Amino acid sequence: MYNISEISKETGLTKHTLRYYEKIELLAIKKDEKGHRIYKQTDIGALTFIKCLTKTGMPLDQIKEMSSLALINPEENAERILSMLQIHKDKILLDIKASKESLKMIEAKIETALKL
Amino acid sequence: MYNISEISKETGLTKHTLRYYEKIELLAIKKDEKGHRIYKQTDIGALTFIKCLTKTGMPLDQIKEMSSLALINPEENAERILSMLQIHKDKILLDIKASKESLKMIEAKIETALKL
DNA sequence: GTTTGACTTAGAGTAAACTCTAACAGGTAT
DNA sequence: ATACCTGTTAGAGTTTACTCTAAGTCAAAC
Repeated sequence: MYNISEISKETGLTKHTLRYYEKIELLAIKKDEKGHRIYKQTDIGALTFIKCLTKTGMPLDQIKEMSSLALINPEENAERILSMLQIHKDKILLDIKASKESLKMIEAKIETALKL
Repeated sequence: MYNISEISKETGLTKHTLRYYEKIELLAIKKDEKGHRIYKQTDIGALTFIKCLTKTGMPLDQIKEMSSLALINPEENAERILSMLQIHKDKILLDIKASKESLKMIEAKIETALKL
């Protein structure tokens, strides 16, 4: 069990961001009798995965959609979730390809000592 | 010589965006006697390069800084510009690396048939 | 016993990069 | 000549993902 400061350190997300994710219902965190958030080990896993999705350009509302599907009915929605992840995976592959192309262009610019 | 519609089609940037880039002084385009923009072949090159920089996450104000340096005094600023491009290139390489890591994580999630 | 520093909330503000609107002008098509 | 399509402008609005502020609670430290 961890408090918000520990989770912030652990995940690299600010306390503000952690509360914001809850506000937009990306995840739900239990509170203790004082109303303070108590995070579990599994929350760290979820947040780490969320980070990995956002970093690669998945919008928060799509992440939210996926996590809702997983929470409401994992079995029935498994196919849907898998397909969303698959689509995102393909998108990342395309992004990497595009980045490599851009890289080539920039390297060429550097080579020819340039003029923008 | 091209008008804004042709350049929009050519570069994939909307007419709105093309005017916006001029407003923030990212580039300067000549006008004809009616006040309509006339783009040259070199503008296509510049816009293509700008696109490649934005796509890879360089902020517009940094692109603006580079293009100003190149316009004002290419010789004196060549070193500075090259170093900015070099830094950006390294950033892209790191981004690609990070994307590949995220990819692995997502693939692992897909494999284990998941639960977000 | 009060100051310090953790936590809480609702809601306002920010930054980047567009994106759109309204209002107008000039040229071609019917 | 009137509708339509192109272009123009200044400036307002949008989206995403935070980021911050103000006002408050509670417990420990000095």
